[in-house]
Amino acid sequence: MNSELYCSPGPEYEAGSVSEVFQLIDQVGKKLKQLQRQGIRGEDLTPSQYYILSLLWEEDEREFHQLASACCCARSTITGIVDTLEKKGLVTREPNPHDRRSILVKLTERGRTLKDSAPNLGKVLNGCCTGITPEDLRQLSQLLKKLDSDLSYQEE
Amino acid sequence: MNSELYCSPGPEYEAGSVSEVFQLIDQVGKKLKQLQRQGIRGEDLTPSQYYILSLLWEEDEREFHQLASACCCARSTITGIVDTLEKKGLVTREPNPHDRRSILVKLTERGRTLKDSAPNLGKVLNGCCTGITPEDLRQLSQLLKKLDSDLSYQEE
DNA sequence: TCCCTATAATTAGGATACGAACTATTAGGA
DNA sequence: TCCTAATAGTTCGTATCCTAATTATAGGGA
Repeated sequence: MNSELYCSPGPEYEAGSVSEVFQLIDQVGKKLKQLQRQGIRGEDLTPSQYYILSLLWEEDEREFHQLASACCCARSTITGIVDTLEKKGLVTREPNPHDRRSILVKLTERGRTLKDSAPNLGKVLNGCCTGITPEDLRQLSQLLKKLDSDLSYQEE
Repeated sequence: MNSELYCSPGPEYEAGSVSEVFQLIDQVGKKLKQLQRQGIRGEDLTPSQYYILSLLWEEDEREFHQLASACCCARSTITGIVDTLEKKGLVTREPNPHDRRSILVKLTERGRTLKDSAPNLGKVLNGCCTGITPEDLRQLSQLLKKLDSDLSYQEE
């Protein structure tokens, strides 16, 4: 990898501790995001921008708080990303007829057709992980969901 | 949770795909970082700063590229974090006697003693995850390491 | 020795990412 | 109805985070 990112084992976390898992999650997350970056290199898109677009490709005209929730980030973060996408002419802001506080993010024609020319990041990522079995991935997914729901418990 | 961060299910990724796992990793990672933030609230420290400090508490006088590697981020990122820690009087930059290109990051007295007063983030995180079993965490850790080594394969 | 390459840290510039404060609008209760 | 609280999005300030380019030093080969 010709990038700046090299990872080495972190500190001596207790095996099976949440800290150890978090450390791994952080590390693996950064590596996967890096692969995404390489996968869309030359597209003038970042992983976050791509992710917002892919949400809109799936279902257009979403509210900001929907996007924020799907991205699991603050609404102010979405404001910035949508600003950029709007400057690039890929989305527009439309008033929400049902709620005057709300604004809908809508794909432009260019944003819509981009779906066909943009690389399929899902396939790119899958192609990068050949050493891990589908069964492992299913287990991983299951365990992560369990941890996630455990964490959602804290959110009140 | 009184924060801005709310998460909802993302797009329709194929079950057991790398994309689905990445989406979960991203989401869980953000939630865990959020818990860290809350755990050190009032300490005038961010998770990243805390992480660098904890590396130094474990072994003092590290080179930048060591820290970058342990954090799995670019060296330029470490420059910024160390800048902040230096402004706060917690670390200093020392020349490396063995390599004049290199600089050692060293704890100040205040940085060293902070270890005793700072909250133990490991315990905080563990205390937040009561619904998941140690066995689950061990499995999770194992699978993440597997995925990680799979990704390291790409890095040449 | 000289040169070429690799490495260490920094800088600059741009894109996330957060919390807090703010405006506008909506919803719910007295 | 009126008032208060909640919600939607924005703005501001700060901290991460990356890439690319830069400076300085180290190392290896002709």
